[in-house]
Amino acid sequence: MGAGEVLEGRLPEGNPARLRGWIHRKFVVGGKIFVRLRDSTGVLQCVIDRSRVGDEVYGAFEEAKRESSIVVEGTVHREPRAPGGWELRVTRGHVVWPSEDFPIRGKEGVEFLLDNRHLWLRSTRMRDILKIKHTVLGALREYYLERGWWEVTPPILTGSAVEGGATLFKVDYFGEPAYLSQSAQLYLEVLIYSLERVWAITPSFRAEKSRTRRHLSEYTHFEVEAAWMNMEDMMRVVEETVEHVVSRVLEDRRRELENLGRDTSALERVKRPFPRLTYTEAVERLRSKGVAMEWGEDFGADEEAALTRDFDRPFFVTLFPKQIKAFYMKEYEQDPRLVKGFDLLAPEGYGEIVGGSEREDSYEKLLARIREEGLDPKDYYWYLDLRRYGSVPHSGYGLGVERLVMWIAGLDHIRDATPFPRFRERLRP
RNA sequence: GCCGGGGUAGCUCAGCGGGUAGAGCGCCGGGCUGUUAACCCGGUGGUCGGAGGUUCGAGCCCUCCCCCCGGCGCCA
Repeated sequence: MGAGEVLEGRLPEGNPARLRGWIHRKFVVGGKIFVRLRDSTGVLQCVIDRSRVGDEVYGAFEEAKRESSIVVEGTVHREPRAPGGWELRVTRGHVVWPSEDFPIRGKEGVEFLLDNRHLWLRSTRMRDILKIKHTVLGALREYYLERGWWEVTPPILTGSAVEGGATLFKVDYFGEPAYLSQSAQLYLEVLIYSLERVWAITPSFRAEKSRTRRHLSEYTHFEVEAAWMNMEDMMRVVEETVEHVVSRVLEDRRRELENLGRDTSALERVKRPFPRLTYTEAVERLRSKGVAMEWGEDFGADEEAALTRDFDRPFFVTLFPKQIKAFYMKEYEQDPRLVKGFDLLAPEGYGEIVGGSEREDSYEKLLARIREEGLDPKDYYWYLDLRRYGSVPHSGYGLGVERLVMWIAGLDHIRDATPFPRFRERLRP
């Protein structure tokens, strides 16, 4: 039995109930104590009347401060004066453990709340976001599970850089340098030779000293890789995945979205097919809007924001210039200046949430690209081997779970999309 | 790393032509027969981010450093 169930009216008027939780708020007026009990399901008002519970119980609750853990028993009643229209009239109860003065009341600043993250996670706001993330993760798994893909477990500790670009966290591995993974992709490419279609959910790490509302040093990476799929095939997978996740959240977490003030009509519009434009078209579109940009440059924040304003649902940008993308992306057959990569950008200014590509499956071309990037082929011997022993056309993508949650929940900063955010100067709690 | 803003009571902030600090909330005490981030009365509370310097005198001016916030680059 939870507070939320009572508020949903699942118990008839007068029904007995026993609730366990924490004191969210408390008001003492006249001979009554109004305790707002919070548990994982909601916040319910409990009325403690001295004449019903006796002096001892009344005294205990009169003393109890916010966030004390409590057990109360009583009967549920419809009550227009109570928030949510229901309350518990307490007949018995006790304080399990008292709380000291709780430092958070609701007007604190960002730094204070981050220092007290372990306590702030009790807030209804963080609880709602945690539930949405749970549903997002569940929906991602659900989509692939139902279609016969395989979940795998790539390593987090790695012996060499994966993409070569982003900054890696270095750790000591029995006296040898090692790095925290920034992507499981290359390992997933190995595993498709065994399972053909795989996915993994792992933490990824980036040591960049980023200072934006869209970056974390540690984030949850959802990555997919499949043999026999080209770029278009993989884009369809992405499209279906995102549509499925959004509709699942709308179905199961509508109350949480509303609590957070999310405009759900923006999410209702997330239906296939998602618009597609090539990198070259995107550059032209930006120029026609007066944004100065050279063909061959990557999109900056301004460019990306300008693009997302044109769409009311997520959209793809495809076929990028080779020089701005990673070495493993497959060269475009019709124009060797381009690679078969794609990004999925979320609307409403949220920007990139997915990056994917068809992978280079030719041994010679991959080796040449590794050398062009100044990487050492020896570090990639096992990755290159995949192209020597029955190479296969294949594609994959990576999705930032926190970015997806941020957009779906309508958050203004990615730090709230994860319970214990890690970024520059923030390692505790 | 760069650009901009900021660090004053437990929290959110005000203070300024340099004259050694204020409010609200919290907390403590009292009051209130149903409260809704209650209300009323009284009380408590500060090495003004750190170190130097200018000055008769510095929260306020100068120098260096530390920390936080927003943005850029990078990306998921």
